[in-house]
Parts: sequence; structure tokens; C-alpha cells
Amino acid sequence: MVDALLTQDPYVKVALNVPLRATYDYKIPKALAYRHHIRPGMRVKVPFGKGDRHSIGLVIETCSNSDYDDAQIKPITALLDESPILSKELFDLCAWAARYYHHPVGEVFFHALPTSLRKGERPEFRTETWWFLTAEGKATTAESLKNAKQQKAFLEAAQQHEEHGLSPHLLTVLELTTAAAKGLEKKGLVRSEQRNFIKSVETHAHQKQVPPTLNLEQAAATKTILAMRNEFGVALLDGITGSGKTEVFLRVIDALLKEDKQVLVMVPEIGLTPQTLRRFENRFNTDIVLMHSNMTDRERLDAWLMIEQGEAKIIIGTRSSVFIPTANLGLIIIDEEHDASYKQHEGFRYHARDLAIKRAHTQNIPVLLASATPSYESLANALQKRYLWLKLRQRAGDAELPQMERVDLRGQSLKQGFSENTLERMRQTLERKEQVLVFLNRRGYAPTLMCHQCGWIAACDHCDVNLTVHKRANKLHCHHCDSHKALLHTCPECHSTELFTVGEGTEQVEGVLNQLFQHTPVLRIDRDSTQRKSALTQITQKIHEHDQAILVGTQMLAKGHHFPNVTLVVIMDADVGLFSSDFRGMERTAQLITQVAGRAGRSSKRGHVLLQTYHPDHTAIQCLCQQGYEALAMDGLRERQQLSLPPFYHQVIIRAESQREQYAMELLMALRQALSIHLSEDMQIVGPYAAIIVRKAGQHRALLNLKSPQRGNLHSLIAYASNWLELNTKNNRIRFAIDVDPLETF
DNA sequence: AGCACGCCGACT
DNA sequence: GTCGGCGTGCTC
Repeated sequence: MVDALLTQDPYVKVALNVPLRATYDYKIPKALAYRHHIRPGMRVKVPFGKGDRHSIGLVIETCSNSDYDDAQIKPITALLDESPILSKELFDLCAWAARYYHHPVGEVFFHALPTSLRKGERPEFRTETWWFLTAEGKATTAESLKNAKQQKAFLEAAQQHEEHGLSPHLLTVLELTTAAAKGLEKKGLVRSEQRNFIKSVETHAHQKQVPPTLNLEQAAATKTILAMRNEFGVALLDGITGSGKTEVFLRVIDALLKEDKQVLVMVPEIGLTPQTLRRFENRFNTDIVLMHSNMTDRERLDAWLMIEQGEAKIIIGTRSSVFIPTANLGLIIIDEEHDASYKQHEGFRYHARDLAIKRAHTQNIPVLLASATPSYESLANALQKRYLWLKLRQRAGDAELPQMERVDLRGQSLKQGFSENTLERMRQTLERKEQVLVFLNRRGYAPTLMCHQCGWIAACDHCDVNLTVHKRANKLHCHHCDSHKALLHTCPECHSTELFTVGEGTEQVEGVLNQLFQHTPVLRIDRDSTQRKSALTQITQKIHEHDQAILVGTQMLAKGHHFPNVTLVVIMDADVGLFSSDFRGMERTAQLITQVAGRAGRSSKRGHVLLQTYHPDHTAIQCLCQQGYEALAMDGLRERQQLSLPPFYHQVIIRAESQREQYAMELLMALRQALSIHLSEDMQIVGPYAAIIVRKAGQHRALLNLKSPQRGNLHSLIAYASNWLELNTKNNRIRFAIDVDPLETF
């Protein structure tokens, strides 16, 4: 029997890229088993479902037998990889993440791959055509081709570049055509060759900058981080804005590059500014690979391969780059680690910061978390000495921290949201030829459109929220489901034409400031004003061109930009997070205010921050102004502990949504009932309760909140819940999602 | 997720 | 009479 020679198991368990928790068994055709050794982490093409439908799957394990009858088991159609596409480490990370986040394994595995690999394409670089001279071409003079001008030019060029050949890039530079090349190929004078295309950022030509000298704190931090570079450990680099965190990164990266190690730098979704990238490029003589959502599938795959094969040493990427395969990873840096965009809010709801730490643990490398406003989670870990807490409290150069002042709005007559005091301070700043930054975290013209006669309010048809007025676009826009309709001028209820807006958004404030400060350029920075690709660069350019200017914007302003001439920051509404229904409201607001405030006075001129508030005596506002973020966070943590909230308690939220009004709520009530007998003493169930915005995009939403100070019990409860939900949502139009460590609880 | 199977309304 | 609506169930 030849079969005795086969060492390969006859069956494989395959995870498919479908939202199903099950894995599926397939058999390995003998012909395949003779030629290849199928292992976990390889992609296969398998028949799935009726007809000749096929799907791409990932081998989870091979096995000697199956629970299914052999006759029921279909054979694999094709093996797509010769070696596992996911390394053991990444395979294990994904498997762990699927268990931790209670998400279908298949979706987790395929989430970790670039789109083209999900579709079954080969993990190969893009190739490009190079042209070379043949022996015959060497012997032929270009003159003999005098009727064919293009070919003549091509042959001349090919003779000149005989040694290295002509790349497509050279073809464009020399204005040569492929038509000419093909003509010469027919005559046997040149030949083509397919070569790997390796995207290399043109960094080598740059004049490399001499690193600035570090201050004592920076030097100490760098030294400490470097000392932990050969094993797992987490350092929290807690540095106030302007303290030179990036310089510390650069020093550490430099040392690791010298050991030929790779570094993964994670940044928030829109956090990577051209300024940051330039700083990296100006420093290192190596390829820097980017990974973000604006790239094409091809670019992503090339970047992925560059890192996987060790061609590139530095990768700067958003959330999903935590899954990038590496050849020799030495460190993961997570910049702005508090940023909520590290958590995926749909589908596979993972937290990239937490997964990065898990990954570093298994690969035995260090992680560096950095922020001016660390998350309460990370601060708690630092307090408990699980993380090394490195503080940078000095600003680089001679810059001083901006002074925070409260502007009491009580009883004041406001001019479109500005107090007279605020406006006066703005005037003074502009007179000194300095710039003002106005922060308002509300896009559009106004958050509400109302009828003066009957009180009707413009609301979204699909969500339980008011529509935002966008005057310039002449639209009513829903910021929750993105639907919009034309701006109304008559009330649909009573036909009155007296419609008015309530409240202010950035678009309105921009207009107001244009009127109040007619000789000063007013520049708006928010999602609407920066939609066009180069818009943000244009705006920042204008800012640098003028001495005086007013910048108005949303949280986009808080993310990493440098505005050296801004000396006054106005927070229009400091009260937003004070009475939030979400327990993280205060943390978020404090982070946002501190980050925006940090934009002020980053050069030699001292900055000032005005917080407009109706609650100047509120302890949180007072604490933030007088003692700063860390003190506020310490209070906040104490409170979280007293109230049994994260990070002291662990939470899992189960969300259900349905087109029909009561279904979601009824399902979760039934689930609660089903779970009640499995509860251990340390566990609490809250709800089900209706989501704050009950209806969103036409779906009615309800939540169930499960809490415990211990993860273990909670996880087995969720495992039970997830099985129960699978069984009970099959036939009734209800969708559910499990959100482990949720950032939003409403 | 996809897709086929299945049982009830307005059309060549 | 049927074309097609989307409710239901299944995929190794």
C-alpha cells in the first residue's frame, strides 16, 4: 500500500470567511497529499454550500478523523499556499483574539490578511516589465533603424543602460514607449523580464537630520526603554504635549535598527500627519512602510510583503497593522494610546492596543505606549506597576505649559456662543500678530432646526436623532447614519416659513468670526472642510503663511498638528462631558481639552487656554485647570473603583438590533433569564436597556451589560451566551454583537 | 454572508 | 395560469 507512505492526516478543519462560529471539515485529496504537506495557517479553496459555490478558507488543523460521515465530507478544491500565510505567532494571536472577543474565527483570521489575500491571490509582489539588450541588440547600431524613430530612441537608451536594463520608471523619464520595445523584441534586439516591484519611499536622497540633544527626562526614558528591549514589558511614556515623545521614539528606533530589528509604530486613524512622517523620513536611512485605510489593495499587499520579508524595517500603521507579519520585530510603539480609534466598533470588535500587548507578550518583545493623556486603563496598570511609568513633564526647548483659565458664562450675554471676555482676549492676541484656535466639537452649521410656530424639529427618518443643519451644502445631515436631505425652508407640519436654528457648529462659528474679525483669515478644520484630498495641507499652509489667523475646528485639531504661532486656545463648550450618561464622558472630555490646549504656545511664547463654562466651580473643571490631567485621572480612577467600573471591573456588552421595535429587547430579556442560573456571585447583569439612540439606521437597539471583577467567569458566561444567541436568532431577523471591553456602553 | 427552497399577490 | 416577493434554513 502506497498510502502507508502518507504522513498527512486525511482531514482538515477549515475556518471560512463567513460570520459562522463553526469550522468545517474537508478531506485532503491524495494527489494533493503526495505533493504537499498541509499545515495550519495555509489557505485552501473549498466547495461550500450548494451548487458549485466555492469559498476561501484557512486550515485550522489537520486531523485523523472527523465527526462527520466520510461520504458527507467534500474534498479541498485547491491548496493556495505552499507555506502558511500566517506565521505560528499570528495564527495563535488570531485564535486567541477569536476566543477573547467571542468572534467567529474565520472572520478574525481573514481580518488579519490584506484584501487581496482574502480573495485567494498569491502573496507576491507586483511585477513590472524591465527591458534588456540582446546580443543581437548590442551588435546593431541605432542608425540602422532610422525609419522607426521611437525604436531608434529606445535602442539607444537600451545600449546606454546595457548593464542594469530599462525599468518602467526609466521608460517614463526618457519618454520611451512600450510599443517601441515590443517592436524591437520582435526583431530580437531586446528582451523583457518580469521583476518584483518593491515600493520604496525615496528617503535615501534626503539630507538626514542631526538629532537634537535630549533633555534629562527624555534621555532617562530612552535609556530605560532600551534596557528592556530584549524581553516582554510595557512602558507607558506619559509625556505632556510638547515634551518630545516622538524624539524618544526616534532614538529607540534608531538603536533597534542598528540591531537589524523591525519596529511597528501604531497611530490613530487620522493621527498620521505628513509632519510626523517627514520626521521619520528625515531621520532614517531605511524604507518606511505605511499601512492605512486610504491605500489600494495592491499597495497594502506590497507593504505587507515588504514587512513580512524584512525588506522594510519601520512600519507606521493604524489599528489593523497589529496583525502584520514581521520578519524580526523588536518593538511595538502605540502613539496616542488613549485614542478610541484603536478599538474597532463594528464586526470584530478588537482593541489594537490590547492585542499589540498580547502579541508582544508571545513574541517576547517590549511595547511602548505613549500619550499626553493616557487612558485610565493604562494609568491603572502603571499604578499597579504592571507597566513601567515614564513621565515627561518638561516641555522641549523653552516652551512653557499653557495656562488654563475658566471663563464664567453665567449671566453673560453671549455673541453666538462667545462671551465678551473671550472676544476681547482674541482681539488682543491677534493684535500681537499671534494666532487663535477655537475648539468646538460639533460639525455643521447648527445641531437643530426648529419651527417658530409649532415647535417641530427636523429629525432623521432612520434614527432617533435631530438632523444637523449644513448651510453651505444646503443640507440636513444625520451624523449617525450619514443620510441627508435638502435643507427645508418651510415647516412640513404647519407650513410656516419661520424656521430657525438652535445651537452652533463649526460652520456657523467660522461665519461669525469672519464677520467679527474681518481682516483676519478664518480657517476651519473639520471633516467637512478637509474632505478633498489635499485640503488639509492647503489649510495648514495658509496657517503658516499668515501671522494672524483664527483656526476653528473639531477634534481633528487635537491630533498631532503643530501650529507654532497659536498662543490662545478657546474651548467654546467645556461642559460637554460633565453630565454625560457614559461613565467615560469625563475622561474623553479631559483628554480632548488637554490635547487641544497643548496646541497653544509650543514655541517661545507662552500659551493661554480659555475654557468657557457654566460650571466654573465644578470639581472636574477646577481640577483640570489647576492641577491638570493626571490629577483629574487619579480622582476619576478612585471613583471608578468605588462604582465598580472599568478598569476595576470588566465589562462585556451584548448588543441586539432588529427592524421590529420590541424584538431586540425581548431577545435580551430571554437571554438574561437563560443566563441567570449560570451566574456566579461576583457577576452582575445590568439591563437589558434601550440604547440611548434607540433607533439607528432603521434598527431598534437594546443592550445587556455583564460585569465582573474577574475575567475568567465572565468569559465562560459569554461563551454560553454566544451559543444561546446563535441558536435563538436564527429565524427572527435579530442581529447580535458581543462587545468585550466596550468603549461605549449606550 | 450567500443562496436555494418555499409559499402568497398582481401581471405578460 | 406564472413571475417574484423575501421569510427560513443550511453550508463539512
